[in-house]
Amino acid sequence: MSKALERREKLRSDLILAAERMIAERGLSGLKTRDLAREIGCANGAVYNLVEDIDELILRVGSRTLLRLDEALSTAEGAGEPSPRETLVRIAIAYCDFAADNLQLWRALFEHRMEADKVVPDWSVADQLQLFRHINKPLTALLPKRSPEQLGITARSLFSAVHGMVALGLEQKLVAVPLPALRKEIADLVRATIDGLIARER
Amino acid sequence: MSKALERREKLRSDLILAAERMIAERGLSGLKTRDLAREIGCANGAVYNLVEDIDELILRVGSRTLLRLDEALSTAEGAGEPSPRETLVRIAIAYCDFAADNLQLWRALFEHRMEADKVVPDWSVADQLQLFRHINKPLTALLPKRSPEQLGITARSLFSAVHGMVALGLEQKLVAVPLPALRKEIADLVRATIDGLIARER
DNA sequence: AATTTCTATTGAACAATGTTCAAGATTGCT
DNA sequence: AGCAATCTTGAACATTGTTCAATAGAAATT
Repeated sequence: MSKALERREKLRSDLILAAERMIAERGLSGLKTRDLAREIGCANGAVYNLVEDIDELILRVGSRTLLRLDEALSTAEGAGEPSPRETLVRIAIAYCDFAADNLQLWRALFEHRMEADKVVPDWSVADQLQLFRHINKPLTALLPKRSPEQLGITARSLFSAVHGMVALGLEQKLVAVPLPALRKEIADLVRATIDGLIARER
Repeated sequence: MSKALERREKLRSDLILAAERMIAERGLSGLKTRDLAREIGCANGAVYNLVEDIDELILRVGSRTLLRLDEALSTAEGAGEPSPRETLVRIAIAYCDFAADNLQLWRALFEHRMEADKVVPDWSVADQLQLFRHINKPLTALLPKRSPEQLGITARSLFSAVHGMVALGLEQKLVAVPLPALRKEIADLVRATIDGLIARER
């Protein structure tokens, strides 16, 4: 590989890391091209040699965040004895903890919205779909009568419900909920929901 | 009241309505001060005589949206015979329908985030808290043993869960879920969750 | 009615920011 | 070394929210 391309790749990698740090520290709206350029040591216009536009940069950072989230959920999945119900609870709690520990980066995943005419690239969509497999496995064990299609839908619903609790719970805008209380609420609601789903199955 | 103040109030009202229309048509990011000024027939700088800044304008529009949402939930609450469980389902579906029918305005409620140093004014917070009373009443009937504090927490959790399903369901980013399917998912999950909560109560 | 004083409105100017592009610097090849 | 291709630069542009000195208009006073 040529010297120029090596440098380019190095800069590109630096750029993504700098953007990640910047979002983590100052939020998605704190991401500025000039600051990025200064931080990685190049002209502000050079950012557009490394990346199509800011949207792509945000998606690249999001990809890294999703990867770390995936690891966190995998860890939660594996730990302890394998009651599928409690596994789901652990996954939900792990999601909550990850969001709390990576608040700004996690928010950036959902705050960012493409302009209407642009499409989210395939590699980014693929990243997102990966997550559901964590929920699918235990859910299949709990609801064996359901078809894969039904299970996919239920998995998405359950994820969305937990996501909503985490999103509004960490908002701190209305009433400040202490994190331990939020974790307990989530665990309770996941258990109740699963129990209800199973009871309905019979 | 003086002629000048009358005109001012009229303009102020026009401004809020124009902003509402603009957000509904082009999203929160499509709200531009110059376009607003042109639409209500005044200089761009005059917007700042009518409103502190754009944040306040967005919150004013949000206040109107919350009011209409409140009405929609009230309607859902009142209809039909009063099984508390089905009332909660109807409220959740009504929330979903309102969000779908007022997509951009509803999104604006949650997309908008204040800068760290500014505080949300009291009148805006009050608007938001009103909503929970719709959920509290039926939930109290279903879970009579719980304390008001516990009920408040559970109400918030249930609302958050439904909100998450609506938010991700209307995102259309991953998999496009048709609206009738989403409504069914929400109804199922609310019923399951309530059943689970009641079973746990015994 | 005329003049003065106070207030409201204006729109030009500013600062911040994403993005582009012609000119200059660097690299890779023979 | 010389030349062509490529990359990098940073000045310039377009868009925005916001401010403010100047102006127009309303209210008060004589």
